[in-house]
Amino acid sequence: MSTELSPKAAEIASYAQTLLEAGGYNSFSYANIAAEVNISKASIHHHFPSKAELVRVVVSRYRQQALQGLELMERHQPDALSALKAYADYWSDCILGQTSSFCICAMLAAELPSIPDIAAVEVQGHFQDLSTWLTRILQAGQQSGQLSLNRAAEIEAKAFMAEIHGAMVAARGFGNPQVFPELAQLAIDRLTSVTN
Amino acid sequence: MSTELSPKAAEIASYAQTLLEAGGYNSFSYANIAAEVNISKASIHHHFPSKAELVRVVVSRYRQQALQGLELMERHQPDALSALKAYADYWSDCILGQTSSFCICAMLAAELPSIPDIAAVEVQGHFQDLSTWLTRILQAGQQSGQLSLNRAAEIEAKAFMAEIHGAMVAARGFGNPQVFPELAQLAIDRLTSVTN
DNA sequence: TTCAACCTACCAACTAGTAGGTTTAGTTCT
DNA sequence: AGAACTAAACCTACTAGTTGGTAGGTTGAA
Repeated sequence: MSTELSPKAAEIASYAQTLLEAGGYNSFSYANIAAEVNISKASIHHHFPSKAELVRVVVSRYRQQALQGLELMERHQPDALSALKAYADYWSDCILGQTSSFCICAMLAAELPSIPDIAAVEVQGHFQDLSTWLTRILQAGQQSGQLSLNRAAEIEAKAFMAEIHGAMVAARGFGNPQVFPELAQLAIDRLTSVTN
Repeated sequence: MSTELSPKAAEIASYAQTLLEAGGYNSFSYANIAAEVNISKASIHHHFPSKAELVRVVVSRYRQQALQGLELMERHQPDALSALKAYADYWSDCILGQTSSFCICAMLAAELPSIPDIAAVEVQGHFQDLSTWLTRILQAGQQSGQLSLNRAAEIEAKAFMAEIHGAMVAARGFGNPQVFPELAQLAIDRLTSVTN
């Protein structure tokens, strides 16, 4: 989908992602990027013809990396519960370690009605990717008896995703990063405890 | 906290809220409001000295209305579970009926690092308000035996709130408003089913 | 006469984006 | 090897339009 980027283009995309994490599509400008990346504002257009396209590429790479990361987790974790925990821990580490503090697709999904279509399509693609992966993991966990679902795996997957995204919002809204791992843990517990 | 607004000021605040719902703090300008509300761009400054203050007032009024609505639910519903359902149904109706499709505080919380402090403080205040109310409801439901909590009511309250906000994000990310009531229902079910 | 509500006409700063030229590095031709 | 060509990467300088905000005046009702 997206071709290899030159080192400078990658640097631009990477910083754009950082800015997206902080405040979404309309919170940053080419000037912000130019200042950080040591390139002229105009030269950004050499790498990315428009802001919409820049964000599209950022999200497209984000999707690729996410898919790779998820596949790796699935392969390296012994079972469904471990994979789910690995996913939650990944974000806990990001948020507590200040590597990054928000999923750019959750951010852009919130802003969806006001962002360019080409970017919106990519964002919705990530929602499909992630919910598909989660559905597969939950189904595996259900078959092995490790997880107990109240509803169809597809719906439980969406709910788990929503809890993770909601937990990111909560960490900011409560002004406390520690809230994220607390809520993420609860989301996992709910899939493991036996209900009647 | 916030004084009564003149009819025109209320109209401005109301439309600003609509725009905030769609795309957050940086997605709209005074020009957008001026066009809709039939007032000159400059005259908006007569009612609100700055954009930050306008948004602060919008969120402040939102908090007041929310608190009133929550109090009303608590008073008119026979029990904790009904109150919780009433809260979830309120948002389902908003989202399915296109009255509004997002909580502006969830939106602004996501964007928190990039919005003016005076607005951010108000947003975080709403998180306190709502989690306090939910905690009280959950405690009542627990004492009556109607709800069963796995964790402290404070944490379960934050988790429920996160599930609602996450469900709003999901409705947009999956491009399907119907996703919201599905996930909201699941959030409620989790508090009612007996676990071990 | 006072004052809130509103206006037009501005402003400087910033927005994404363009035009057109320069540098740099690699490739090809002799 | 050295000259010539190519093309990506980058620049300065600019544009038209928008941003939030100000100055100063008009209207109309109490």
